[in-house]
Amino acid sequence: MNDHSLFAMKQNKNKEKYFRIIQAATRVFARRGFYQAKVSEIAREAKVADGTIYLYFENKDDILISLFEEQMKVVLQNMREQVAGLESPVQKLERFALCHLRLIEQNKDMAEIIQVELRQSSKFMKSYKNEQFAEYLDLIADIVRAGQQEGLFKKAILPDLVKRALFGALDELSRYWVLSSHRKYDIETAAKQISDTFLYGLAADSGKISAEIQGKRERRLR
Amino acid sequence: MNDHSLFAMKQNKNKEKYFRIIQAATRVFARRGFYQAKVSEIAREAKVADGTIYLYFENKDDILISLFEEQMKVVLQNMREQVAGLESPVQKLERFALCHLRLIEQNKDMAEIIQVELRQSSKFMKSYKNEQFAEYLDLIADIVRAGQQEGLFKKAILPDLVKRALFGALDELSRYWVLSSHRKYDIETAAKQISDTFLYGLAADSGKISAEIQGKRERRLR
Amino acid sequence: MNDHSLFAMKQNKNKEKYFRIIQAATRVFARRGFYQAKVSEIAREAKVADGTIYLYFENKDDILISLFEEQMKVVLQNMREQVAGLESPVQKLERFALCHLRLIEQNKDMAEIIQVELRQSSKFMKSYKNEQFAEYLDLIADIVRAGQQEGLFKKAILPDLVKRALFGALDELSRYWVLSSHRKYDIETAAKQISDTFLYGLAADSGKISAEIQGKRERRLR
Amino acid sequence: MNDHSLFAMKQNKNKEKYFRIIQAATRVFARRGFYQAKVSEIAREAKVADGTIYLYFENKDDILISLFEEQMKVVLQNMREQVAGLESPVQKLERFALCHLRLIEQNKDMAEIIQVELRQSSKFMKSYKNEQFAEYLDLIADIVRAGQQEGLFKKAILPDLVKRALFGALDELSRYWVLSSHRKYDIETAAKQISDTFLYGLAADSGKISAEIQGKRERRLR
DNA sequence: AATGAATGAGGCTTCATTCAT
DNA sequence: CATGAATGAAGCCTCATTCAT
Repeated sequence: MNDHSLFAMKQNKNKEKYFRIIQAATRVFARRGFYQAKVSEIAREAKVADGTIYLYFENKDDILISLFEEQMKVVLQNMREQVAGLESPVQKLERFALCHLRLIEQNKDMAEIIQVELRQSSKFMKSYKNEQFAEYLDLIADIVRAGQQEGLFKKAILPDLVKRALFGALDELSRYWVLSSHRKYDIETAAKQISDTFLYGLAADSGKISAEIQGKRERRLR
Repeated sequence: MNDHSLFAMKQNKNKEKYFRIIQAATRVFARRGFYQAKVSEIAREAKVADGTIYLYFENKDDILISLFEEQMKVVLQNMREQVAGLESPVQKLERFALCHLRLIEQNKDMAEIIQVELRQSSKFMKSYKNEQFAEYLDLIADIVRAGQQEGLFKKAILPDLVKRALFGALDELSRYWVLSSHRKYDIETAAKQISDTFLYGLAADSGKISAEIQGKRERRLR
Repeated sequence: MNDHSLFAMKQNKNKEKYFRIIQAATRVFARRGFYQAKVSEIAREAKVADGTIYLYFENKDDILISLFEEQMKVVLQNMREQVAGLESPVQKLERFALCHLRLIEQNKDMAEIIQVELRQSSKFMKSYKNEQFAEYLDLIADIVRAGQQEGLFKKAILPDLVKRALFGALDELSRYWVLSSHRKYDIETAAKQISDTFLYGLAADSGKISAEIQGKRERRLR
Repeated sequence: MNDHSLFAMKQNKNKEKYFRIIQAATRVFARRGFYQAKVSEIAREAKVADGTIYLYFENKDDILISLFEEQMKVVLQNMREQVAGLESPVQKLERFALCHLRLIEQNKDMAEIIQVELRQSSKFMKSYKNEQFAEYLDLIADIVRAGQQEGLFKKAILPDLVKRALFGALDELSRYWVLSSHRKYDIETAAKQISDTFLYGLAADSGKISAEIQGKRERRLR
């Protein structure tokens, strides 16, 4: 075994512990909130000693930041792949809404942190710019721009405004789910209603959009 | 001066101090966030002694809760009045969007708290149910229902879903403004784009909605 | 009404309020203990304003000291009268034991304070010497000395030691009663056993003491 | 060094620190009284950080309770051994009185706490039952019962009453010593007078008791 | 690298005391 | 004299972080 592989092994071992702490922190932050969460509780949940946390993270803030980065990396990558395979901006936007809500559903802890602590964090960590999140939002803006270029969406609509509006709409909806731990309507219905509302809302020509939306269904059924 | 007026004066004085603390807390919570805010800082900002806070509030949590209640009371009342004078659900929804964003603009500290701490609060104050906020959201749901009954909005759309989606869209937008303290587009544009998007999105018949939207403009110009 | 009578009236009014506070403090100190008792609670119980307390007492410590002084004054006076009418030291000692326990019984709050706070007080109020209490103890020492002079009690016994021993015996017994709020034996039995034990214990000649003890009974029956 | 000895060493270290805090608390509580004592002062006296206290004790109350438990454990054990070696109840009672006073003498801080704070404690720690102390008192009751069975003490005397009376007598005496920090008579004299008083007081036949008391002296001189 | 006992700064809260009315 | 709202000093306790092992 050469030095490199030794290093690699150590890295693996480290990475494994690093992620174990991230996972634990996700659960604890979701359960208690950032300020109520104790480092020692994260340590216990990760089955490491308190001090070990500080071999992998600068401080408590750094755990939260790293957690965002790591989780958003996966989320972003996943959403990119989901959207990449589709042609029409209409389908892409529909897919985005559905995937986002599903993601929240499957990853409630992370969702809760994004919704609750992400906001806190931008206050207490003034220096921290959540670039992953910005890129996530820009996925929407890119879809809108593409739709505008194809003449599907109104030119006058500001993509940077829509990206926040759509994200906000989805986020508020899921916030309600996450915190109330029950819901009146299922994910597919919610995603459909939200994306339809935005699609018709953005539509340059509602008939064309309607056809696109229907078209997708038909293609899917075929 | 009779007993009653003496009592009234004292009450006024008390109320005045109570609101001075609320105001101070609003600024401090907005500046630091709930957990970073120190009670002594609120006291200093309100120009009272630390102990005085506890003559008006149970504890730090209670300051936050009272702050919500008081501010939401005003916000809710104001929005009800704004919306009450209008006939068409279309106009109401437009007004709601515009007023909400203006409110945020004029009351950044409160907005920041609603957006950041309101979410925290539902975690750390498990028992606290923000009824005022629920009523605020229901203003939107009521508008949507009215629109559906008039045949303006699609019957299939769920008002309880839309209320969250619209609020979320507006909130996320203003969050960006509040936190970044600058913006690319003005309030009127943002409100118009959001409300138009939702109105066309909800429209049973886009032509009729279009007419309503135009109609309002015309009435306003007259 | 001349100045003097006005003064007298004021003094009366004052005295009345002064004692009302003393009474209230007795109840509150007994209920909570000195440190747990709040001045505002005493004020409430005395139906005066918090600030009024400080028109009659220097500070919280002073309330406790005054309370001792006033209550001990009564207790001391009462016990002096009880003992004065009796001839034999034997009877006097018996009477002392019985009266002390009855006093405790009828005045549980005061008893609790004497037993619990009196001890505290000698610590935190280093300067305070409880002279009334010393005189109370000396009632016993005087009885013992008289008994020694009459040849009833052993000359070798130290009166200053016995006074503490007897008081301690009675006090510990009543402490148990006061704190446990129930007892296995009645006051008369307890007083009799304690005084008998001490009388026989002090006796120069147990026969003579026995006769004295019996004698008293007979005189009483006559 | 194997795991076990490492563990043992750590335990020793911990135990050592635990007792260092107990010792420090004993001094500080004796000096200031429970309520005047500051946790930080105990920490300083124990040469640990403030927070360290809370690794070994729940809170300030728990320090006092633990202190009682630990010290009474030793006192009780010691007194049991002292009394166990003796045959006659007379000697046992004499020994109890002497040992108790010597114990107080050698352990003034602890004595002060028992006398002052033990009483407080039964108020502020309603739930806490000082079982060790009850057992300590029962040592006396057991001696009295034994004496009654041997026909030395009057059958009519209630052991549960005597145990409190004797303890009270000794305690009040030593309280005076502890608080006044000087005394008119030495421990042996005091112990002798108290125990003699109680022994003659309890005696079924004063001659027999007298012989017992003398007998012990003679045996001791032999 | 891992541990977890120890640290100690700092905040929320209480409450005796004051003083303007 | 009486009031009671206001004061602000002070202490218990928490918990992020360190460091000797």
